[in-house]
Amino acid sequence: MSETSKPQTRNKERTQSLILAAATEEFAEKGFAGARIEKIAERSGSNKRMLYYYYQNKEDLFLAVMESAYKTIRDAESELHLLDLQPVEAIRRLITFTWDYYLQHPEFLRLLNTENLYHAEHIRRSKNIGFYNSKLIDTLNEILIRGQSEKLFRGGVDPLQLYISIAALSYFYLSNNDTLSAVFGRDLNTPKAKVERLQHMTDIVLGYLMLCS
Amino acid sequence: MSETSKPQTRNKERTQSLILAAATEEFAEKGFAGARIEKIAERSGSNKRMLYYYYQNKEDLFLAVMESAYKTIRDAESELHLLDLQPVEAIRRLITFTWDYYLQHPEFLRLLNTENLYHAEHIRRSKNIGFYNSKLIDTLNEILIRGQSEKLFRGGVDPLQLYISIAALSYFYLSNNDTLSAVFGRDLNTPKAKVERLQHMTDIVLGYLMLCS
Amino acid sequence: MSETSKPQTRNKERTQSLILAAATEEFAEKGFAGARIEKIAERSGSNKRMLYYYYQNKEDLFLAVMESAYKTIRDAESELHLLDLQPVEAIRRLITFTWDYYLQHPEFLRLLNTENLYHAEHIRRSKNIGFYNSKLIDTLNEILIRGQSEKLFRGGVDPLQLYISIAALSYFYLSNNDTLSAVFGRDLNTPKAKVERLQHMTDIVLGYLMLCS
Amino acid sequence: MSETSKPQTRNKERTQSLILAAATEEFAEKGFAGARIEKIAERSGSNKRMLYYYYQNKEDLFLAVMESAYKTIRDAESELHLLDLQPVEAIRRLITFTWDYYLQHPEFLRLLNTENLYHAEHIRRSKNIGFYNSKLIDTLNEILIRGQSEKLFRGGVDPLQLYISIAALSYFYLSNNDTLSAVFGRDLNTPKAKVERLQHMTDIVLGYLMLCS
DNA sequence: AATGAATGAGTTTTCATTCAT
DNA sequence: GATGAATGAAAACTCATTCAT
Repeated sequence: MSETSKPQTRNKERTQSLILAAATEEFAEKGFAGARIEKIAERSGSNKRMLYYYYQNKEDLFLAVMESAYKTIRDAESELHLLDLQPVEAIRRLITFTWDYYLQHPEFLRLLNTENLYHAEHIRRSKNIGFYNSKLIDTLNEILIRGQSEKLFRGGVDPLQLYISIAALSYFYLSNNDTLSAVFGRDLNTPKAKVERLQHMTDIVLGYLMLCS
Repeated sequence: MSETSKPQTRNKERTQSLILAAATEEFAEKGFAGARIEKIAERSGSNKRMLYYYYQNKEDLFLAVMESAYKTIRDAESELHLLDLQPVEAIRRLITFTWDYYLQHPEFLRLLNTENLYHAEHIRRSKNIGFYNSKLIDTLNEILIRGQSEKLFRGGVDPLQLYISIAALSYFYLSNNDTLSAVFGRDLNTPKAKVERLQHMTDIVLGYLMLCS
Repeated sequence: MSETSKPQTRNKERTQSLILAAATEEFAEKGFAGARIEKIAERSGSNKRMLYYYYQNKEDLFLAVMESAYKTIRDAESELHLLDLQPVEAIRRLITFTWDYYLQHPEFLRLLNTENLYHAEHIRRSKNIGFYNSKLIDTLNEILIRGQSEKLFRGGVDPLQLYISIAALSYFYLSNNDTLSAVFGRDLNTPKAKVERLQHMTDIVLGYLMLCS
Repeated sequence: MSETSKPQTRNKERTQSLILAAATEEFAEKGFAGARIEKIAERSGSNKRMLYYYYQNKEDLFLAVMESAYKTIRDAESELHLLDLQPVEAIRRLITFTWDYYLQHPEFLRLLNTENLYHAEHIRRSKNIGFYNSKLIDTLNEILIRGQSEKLFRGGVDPLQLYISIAALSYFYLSNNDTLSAVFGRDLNTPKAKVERLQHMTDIVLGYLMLCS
């Protein structure tokens, strides 16, 4: 009887992760309100009932997506080993990483965008996100101190402000790329444009941080 | 019953602008997909039928909202008279204006956010938005040239990249404020935090632009 | 003040007949339920309020359209002078007239079609339509009697049945033309096809009526 | 509560066919534009949502109704076995069948009427309707040839024209029955009137086809 | 007589969620 | 664990008709 039907592998983890991946795509593409449960079920190769089986409702599913997205970038960041680098190199590395990560994970930007529309209400409910980020700020602080003691960097820099600025410079350019391109009548999505952007961002941050010799 | 309540008075322009104002609020609060036509009608003091009478459908209404939002910031920017200021002051003024405008017009940020989710598909259809922005870039270019010829600014700065960066530094901080506050466990919405942010942004931009003396 | 506005000729009869003509087109194209008051107003060059001024509502307007359509064909039929012709010629003339009229007045067929969907509820309310048609049947009866007394036609033919058959042969072909063409995969709307149809219909009716010599 | 009432029983085919039957009734009664999705849902014992689950929208549902209606008459026609009869009897049988079928399936006439108003746009999209009909024309052609070779029928008769005429004679009388009765002031819907009509139609067709002996 | 803005009631369509198997 | 049919509530959108000018 079941020969013609789908594998139906009864594999809990696999089904769950397929749903999560499908939900990530759908929410990233359409936003929270625009995403369709039906579409997520289709994309996952599973069915609607399973979404509700593993995640209770649309909101919880979105939260799971956000947590997963944060976990992914967190894991990537933890591979940076910034403290093994010279201060200037560490900053360059952080900028480049941020830029590349956003570039390769447009869904992350779009999910954040969506979450912002909802005043971070989902993220706020999460226990997993959060605290770890202080580690990144601590690391950045250490880099700033080292740079300052080596007479390379200016003093009085708030590492959180700096981190936000570094993120901002990449995020805004990429997240608003379509809008900016339309409004300014210049394609900001070409390879050349992107190379220039990375250079510009590095110039800005280091131009600000580094003392005149 | 009073003059200020229901339109009813057969005033085309008034009805239209009440609807547009209501739509701006609703779309900014809920995003495109999350916004409700019914709610917009209520907020406007008019009724659903009128929305469709003046704007053909939800998409066109959203486009009208975007165009209106752009027109508003455009009008404000045109009052800046940046070229009447010294280069350094002009940059400060631009940063401050951008920051203040975004601060006072959170709906603008949210509308842009929404439009980004839709790959700028509405803005793209607009003939009104667009071209004027080049004027701002021209102005910024002129400021950079002046600053450079006065030996104040570094050379080789792309005015569009700079403008995007200035916008980015304010936009990201404000647009992602809730998310950032949640993730980093620090309230970035206090008056003090905002003063610090404006200072930081000015430091970054001028630190980058200005030559060491 | 009024220089820019439309003629606004304040011509009762003209406005009324423009509305009627517009309504005829719209009802014929879309049927009763599918017709749009708004569209009729546009087509008429007048405005919605006028429709309700001259005709009380959609139903009454449709009735007026039907009556007008019947009056038009009635006027045309009264020009036939069938009794001036030989019996055989009279029949030929009636067939040809019916065919040509339907061909040149597709809106008449479509209006009848629509009315049939509504079980003739509008026509039934009309006092104008109706009685005159007996005159046509009387005429046809006279033709049949003459033909019979001249040993040309068979006897015992009900003139109403015959009239219905003559109308049917044209009506069905033209009214269902699109459907028949689609279903039988043969374009029944070409000039050649139409010529053949007229010949066939004449053959059928006269083949039936005329006695073998 | 009883087995015959609400579907609910998760029976795909049953639900689908109940919806189709309900839609057939509603569309036949009210035409396409006049039909109400809500009413169809009620008549079907199901709910609006299911209509959209199985048929995507009103147009597709109507197409399904048309295809089903054609399939029904097609199935009936295929039971006629006209080629087993003598030519004259075969023609009589076809006329009688057509008449009886239209008489017993007024919804078929009304659906066709409606489709004609829409210029066959739904039928045109169908792949199922169509080709089979040529079979009927082929059969009719064979009958005509036989009749001719037996010196019973005249030659040069186009089977498609003849079929259209046979259909026309029944269709117009029944489809326009209300209108004709109103216009001519004679009830054409009585049993007696119907018997006379069938006789008249048979007389016409055979009077045309048959050679004088 | 003429105009077009305003409206309530309805109509199609969509959606997250639940239920029977 | 898995499936997809079933559903109520709500959403976008439409329409004939009326009202103020």
